[in-house]
Amino acid sequence: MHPGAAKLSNPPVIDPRRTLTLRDVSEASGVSEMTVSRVLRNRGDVSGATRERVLQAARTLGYVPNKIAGALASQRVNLVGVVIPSLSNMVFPEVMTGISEILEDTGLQPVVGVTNYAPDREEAVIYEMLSWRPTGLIVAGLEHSEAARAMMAQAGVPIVEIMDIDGTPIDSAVGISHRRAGRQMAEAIIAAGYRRIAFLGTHMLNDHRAKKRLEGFEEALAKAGLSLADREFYSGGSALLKGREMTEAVLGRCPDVDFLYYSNDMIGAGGLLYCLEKGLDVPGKIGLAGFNGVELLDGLPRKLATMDACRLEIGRRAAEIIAGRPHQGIVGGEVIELFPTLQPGDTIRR
Amino acid sequence: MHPGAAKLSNPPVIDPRRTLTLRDVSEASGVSEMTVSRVLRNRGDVSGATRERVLQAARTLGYVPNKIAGALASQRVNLVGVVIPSLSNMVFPEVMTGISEILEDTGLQPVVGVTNYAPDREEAVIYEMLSWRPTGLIVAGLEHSEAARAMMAQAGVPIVEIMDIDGTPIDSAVGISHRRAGRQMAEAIIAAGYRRIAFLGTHMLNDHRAKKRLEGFEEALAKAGLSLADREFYSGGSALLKGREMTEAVLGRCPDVDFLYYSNDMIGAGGLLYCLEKGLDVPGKIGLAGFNGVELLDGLPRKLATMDACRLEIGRRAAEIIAGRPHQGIVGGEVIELFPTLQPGDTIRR
DNA sequence: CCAATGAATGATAGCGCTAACATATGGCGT
DNA sequence: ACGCCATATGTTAGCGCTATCATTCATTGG
Repeated sequence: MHPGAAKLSNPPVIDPRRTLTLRDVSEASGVSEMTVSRVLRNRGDVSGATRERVLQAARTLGYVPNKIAGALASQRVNLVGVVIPSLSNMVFPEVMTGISEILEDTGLQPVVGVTNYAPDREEAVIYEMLSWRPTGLIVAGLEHSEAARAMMAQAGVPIVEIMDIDGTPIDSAVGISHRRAGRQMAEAIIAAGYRRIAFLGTHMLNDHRAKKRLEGFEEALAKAGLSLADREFYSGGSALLKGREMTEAVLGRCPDVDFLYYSNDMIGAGGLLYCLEKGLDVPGKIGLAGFNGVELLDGLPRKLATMDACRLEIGRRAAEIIAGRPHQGIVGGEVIELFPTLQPGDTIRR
Repeated sequence: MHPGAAKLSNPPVIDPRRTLTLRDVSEASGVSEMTVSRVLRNRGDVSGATRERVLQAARTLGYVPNKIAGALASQRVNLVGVVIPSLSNMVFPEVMTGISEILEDTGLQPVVGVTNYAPDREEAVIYEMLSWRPTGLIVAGLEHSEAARAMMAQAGVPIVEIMDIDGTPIDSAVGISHRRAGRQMAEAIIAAGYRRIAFLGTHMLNDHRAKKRLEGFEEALAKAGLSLADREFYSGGSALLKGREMTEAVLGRCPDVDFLYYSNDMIGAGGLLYCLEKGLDVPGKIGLAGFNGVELLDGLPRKLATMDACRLEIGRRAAEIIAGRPHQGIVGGEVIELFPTLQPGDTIRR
């Protein structure tokens, strides 16, 4: 075939439904693709007249730039991956709020991936995220599969592990010490004079943070010569309802316990409602405490003792690290510890 | 410069931190890039031995494919955009669950964008989503800015508007009729003999679905010769607490109301707790109802009357439309109406 | 008047991958 | 031996943008 001979298999029919490209805008406005690109990105010098003409053309055509091509060409992707275990318990949505808040005026966009507390899901989600070459990655927790750790370490972008700092981060970390949080809560409970203390929480195969809190909690009990009077676990279902059921079970088994420590506020709230209904003397005869500091508690008949997990702040700080990194080059290794405050509420004697 | 002369400005230094490409794997395993590509995508015929060698090389290098380049070349993007107003009220996370469930075994990945009920945010998020050329887009609601509608109509991919069907969809829609839901609830309340009915809900500038429910509700009241005895609105803050406060306000203003209709379960739950604390006779002297059918209600002292919004099913159906579309070509225009069921619970007389 | 300047625009060459086609290789029947 | 086919692998040409450098053209000062 001689040069210039058209390939006939694919005639240049103008498909009206074909998605538009820069070239379409360029032709419609009579300038080069490059100029259109410049206008659409507000980059470089373009005369006011040309700019208007191009914008007008883009608008009438309904052109939406193809970021895939743009990202490939510029080697810049305005995405930040956020990998979290779940969206259904109020804690991560609040972290997301903190992240979005900071990213909003940086041109970066968070992209969420959910792992359901499954390590292999997490690995898959991280792989998927990294394959889009994001500007940075925010991942909940410090525990990951070997492969996941390797991928993140290799990725060449800032990685921020959030929520927890009891462990060794790959790059940066923002969080609280759950072990310490558990310890602190135990100390407060003991100081208030409670002695027969039960724990109620999730099955913690993969909820490392809940596990660490419990460890810290038991550690502090041990130091005071105490140990858990009872423990009860659940998984799935309505947390509020589970809290009730578990509380009933514990109180049935050990009528003499004088404190119930819940691994999260939701089941704690269920337990609180149960105790109040049964007419138990809270916090006189029996005390209760949860963890997280969720907003919901404000509407309860009595304020559950809890510990704020600094979720909003964690999100903010993590986002700041990612947004700030380009300026500072590859520094890495930042670890930010936040300190949750104990909110005694009305369910611990004072 | 004669052909073949090397450009000296960018010498081929091997940067160890440079992110890997197919070529690296190809060189490490001694086959062409194409073969590596085939192995990594499980596409085409590759001998077992080669496959192993390639996988081995990829694994040791820690290679993560670049989907940006892949997507540009193949014109296929395994992403489904999901645009929702908020993550913080339990309803959208459940929709997400339904979506993920279906997409899980299709190789498609949901990507979430949050609009905070702001139309201009929504427009921006939709633009951003479409610029990644996703396989499809799921958007909450039928009300969008003119520009947003135009973009979606132009996009050339399946668009599914969810939650609501009272209006004209751009392409497909999956949801319930909120107007009808409001009407039905009003009818049930009237049938139970309540007459002095108050409404408590969000400020609904941009919550079109809540507004439609209220419209349907008032419509049915009017048909029975009734009208709202009182109304109270809120925005922001802890919904449970707001529910309490609003209930107190309404009962203070109109002590003789005999029914409280809440625009969502969370404030309804707050109201219920308030009424129970005050020792009001529920549902004898005063009835209550919410909307959504959230799981939380199961743990309350009494079951709040509500209406399930079919959130899980909406997510599933929407995802199915997107996942199924490639097979059916461009058919479009599917509208799936789901029918919420009234759950009278313990807060409506029977 | 002309070189030097700067603003505005254009031409060219990829980014890292995959579709589509081209080519090698080996087994088989005849 | 030959051709034929299937299987396995390689080559080529983009995908739609942007970085980079080149070019054009009006201005300016000497």
